Amino acid sequence: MEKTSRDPAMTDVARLAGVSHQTVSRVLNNHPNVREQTRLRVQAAIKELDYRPNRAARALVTGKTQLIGVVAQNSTLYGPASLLSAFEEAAAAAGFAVSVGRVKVLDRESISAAVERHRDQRVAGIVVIAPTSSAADALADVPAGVPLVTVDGDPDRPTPLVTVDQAAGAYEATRHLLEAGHETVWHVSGPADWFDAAGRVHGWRQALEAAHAEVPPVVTADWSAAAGYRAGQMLARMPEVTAVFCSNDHLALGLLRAMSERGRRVPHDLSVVGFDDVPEAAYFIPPLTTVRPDFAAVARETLGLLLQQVSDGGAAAPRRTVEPTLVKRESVAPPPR
Amino acid sequence: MEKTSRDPAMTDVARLAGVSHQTVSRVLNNHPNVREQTRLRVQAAIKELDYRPNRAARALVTGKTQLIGVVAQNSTLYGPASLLSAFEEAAAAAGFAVSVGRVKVLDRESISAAVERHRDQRVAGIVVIAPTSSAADALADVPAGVPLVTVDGDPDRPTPLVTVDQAAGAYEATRHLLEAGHETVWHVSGPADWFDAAGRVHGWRQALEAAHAEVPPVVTADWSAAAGYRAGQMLARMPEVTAVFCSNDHLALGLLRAMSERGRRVPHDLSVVGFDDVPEAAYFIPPLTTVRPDFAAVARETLGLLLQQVSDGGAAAPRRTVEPTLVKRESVAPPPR
DNA sequence: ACCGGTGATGTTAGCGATAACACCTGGTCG
DNA sequence: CGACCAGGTGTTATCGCTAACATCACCGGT
Repeated sequence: MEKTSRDPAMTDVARLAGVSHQTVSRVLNNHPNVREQTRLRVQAAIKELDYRPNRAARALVTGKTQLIGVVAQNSTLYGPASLLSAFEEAAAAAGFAVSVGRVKVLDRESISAAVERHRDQRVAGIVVIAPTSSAADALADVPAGVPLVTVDGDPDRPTPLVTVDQAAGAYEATRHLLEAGHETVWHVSGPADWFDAAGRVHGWRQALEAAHAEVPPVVTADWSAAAGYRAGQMLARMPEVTAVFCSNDHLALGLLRAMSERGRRVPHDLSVVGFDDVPEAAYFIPPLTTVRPDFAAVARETLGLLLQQVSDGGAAAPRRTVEPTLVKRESVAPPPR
Repeated sequence: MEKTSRDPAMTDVARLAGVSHQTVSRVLNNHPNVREQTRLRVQAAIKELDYRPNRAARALVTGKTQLIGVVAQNSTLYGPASLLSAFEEAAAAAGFAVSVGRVKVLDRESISAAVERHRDQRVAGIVVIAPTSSAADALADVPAGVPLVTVDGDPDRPTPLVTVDQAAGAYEATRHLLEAGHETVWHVSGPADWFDAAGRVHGWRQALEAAHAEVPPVVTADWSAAAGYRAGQMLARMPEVTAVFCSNDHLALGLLRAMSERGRRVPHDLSVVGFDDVPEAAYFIPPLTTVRPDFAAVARETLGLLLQQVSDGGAAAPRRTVEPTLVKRESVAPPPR
């Protein structure tokens, strides 16, 4: 009866190759002082046994793991999901595994708990997607010395941070509408406590002010299509509203439906621009002009900043900003005369 | 100068509490034979030092980690993203961390590589979201003895599997359209090599046959709104098409736009049902009737099956099916007379 | 009063890797 | 020609934990 023998260990490889386990270790870690012939023998033995180093043992002695912890909200919002996906890919390419700690609500307590879970696992570094101030507050609980990068966090906080340039995207979206001939542009914003939303409001306002256009009141919503629908029901009633910049594509979707119900044709009667460029935005009715953030770039920058901290041992608090691009489709036209 | 002293270890706690490190270990693992007073002393010391056990050391000696590896496609499709999110939450509740190995394409090679990366990390178990046959094929490369659960995989394969009952959902959707008075129901399917798509085709066909309705040819697409749009452009040309069941909500979105462009009003001229119930489906034009899978339930079942294997050491190949529900909105009406 | 059982604890031996050092061999140099 | 250096290799200690066994005090039964 074949007993399930344990996985081969370094000594097994050493025995087969006729060397000491330390030499096997040297081969594995690409130390220079190994004779070529020995290296080949060891590698052959590794292959023959299908040996794989025990990460736990390595982590124990080195005190480091090859794990990166990510704290993200438990949401299926397109933006966060894309970001996470891109980050996992980038990390895998760099030889790191990613452990995700989802959090139901972005309050300080939940986030701190998630960070602690990651610290328990001795992750090499932590990425926190902290798009609200409550989330950003939680970062104060993270002891110094833990490599940490914040994504979409508070621009005014001195932690290493990577963000999409929300204001620039919003500015461009708004200017695009103004250039189409609209006197001003209304804005349906995401939740006020999200930095993303705040940045977009800021860019929108700047564009209006730069053009000496009137700044209408901000319509504050959340990120959902439902909220966009409600905002749309209101805005549809106001004939002077001819252009709306929505803080994300789902808001825009809800708004489009409200307009459709009330008989206001987009873009003939009213122009709309969104933010995110969700994959189906090109199939809204009409196809949505929107701002596309480069999530892959954000992921790359984040990983870079984190690994830099891991090796340098911390140091300064650099900041990286990724520029989004405007994708023009069919939801923008000159205002009705 | 304060040297950054290393993290406290079990012996530090032991010293502070005046016991041996083994007693600390017993307290940590809830062994019964510890005097209450001792337990309290140890717990106080743990708290005072902010001691946290070293998982690597524990994993080294027990040979087990508290990590679950998930292999999923690098996609931001709503279904997979929701599932993943729900699974992470469930795993965290059970004290497991989740390491996600994203894969760009669902071919055998990529999946096997992702599985190997997880095995390198000595994960306690692996979940593979394997919605295509190429993905399911890769499971053959996973050695027996590795706890493994497949999600959305091949129903005909003898591996532990959790799936949504695609056929039942599709059946219900189709019957709903028939009951509204349509003579038959057309179907825009997802990619043919996806089990989800195949199951939905199956349920759709069953419902038609049970009602002795004509079975029109399947319109095969992928999961994108773009494909739904193309399918819609074709179907809109055929006056006899009065009801369409789309294999997911994004296909339905694209189809709705094509209908809108061609002047076919939904639901007055043509009824549509989708699948997935993405959060914004209620804000399509018109609000979409669709089938909602319970991803949280799938996640729970998956975790349960996996943990059972981890403790039982494998054994049989059970199978769990989760029933979806039909969500009725405004995209279905009786056919035009 | 003696003995075995039981509960509470301590001691020792690994788990599988890396780090530090010791040990050989040769070749080079004074 | 012996000392020294450096490259290649082996030996030993160690990381922080758990498992297994050893120990000790104390209990009740006969």
